[in-house]
Amino acid sequence: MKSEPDVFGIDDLARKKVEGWNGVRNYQARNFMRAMKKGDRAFFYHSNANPSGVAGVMEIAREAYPDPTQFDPKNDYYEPKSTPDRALWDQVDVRFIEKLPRFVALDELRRMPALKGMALFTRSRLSVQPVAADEWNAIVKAARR
DNA sequence: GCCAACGTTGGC
DNA sequence: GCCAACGTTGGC
Repeated sequence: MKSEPDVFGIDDLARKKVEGWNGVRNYQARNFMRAMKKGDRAFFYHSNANPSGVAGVMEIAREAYPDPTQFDPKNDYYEPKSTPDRALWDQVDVRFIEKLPRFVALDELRRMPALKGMALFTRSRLSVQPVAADEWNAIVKAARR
C-alpha cells in the first residue's frame, strides 16, 4: 500500500497506531482493499519519496467500509456521485506493526530476481496491489540484512 | 518540474 | 463500443 511520506508516512502510522487508509480513488485498488481480511499483513510503501521504497509492515485492523472523505464537499477526495447508502469508495483501517530494520529502496527491489514479476513493476501506478508470498518473504529477508 | 504510463471521461 | 482528450501517478 503506497503513501507519500510527506503526506502520511510510516512514522505517522507508528505514532497513530491505527489509521483509515482513505483517499483511494481507483477501482482496482479499491477492489484489492475489499478483498483484504482482518489480520492480513501489508507493506507500507513510500512513494514519491527520496528514495521511494518499502518502509514498514502493518496489518488490516478493519475490513473495507465506506471512506468518509468521499461525502465531504470540502475534502480533496470528495465524490459527488456517492451517497451514504450508495458509496463508491471504500477504505480499510491499518494497524502499525513495525518499521523495517532497514528501508528497502526501489532500486534494490528492482535488482531482486524474486520480484521480477511483481505488481510494483508491472502495474506501477496502482496504489494498492497484491504481494505474493515469495515476494513478501524476499523483501522481509532483504530488510533484515 | 518533466514526462511516460496508464486510468477515466465523454462524444459519437 | 471505440477512441481522443484529459487527468493522475510516481520515478527521476
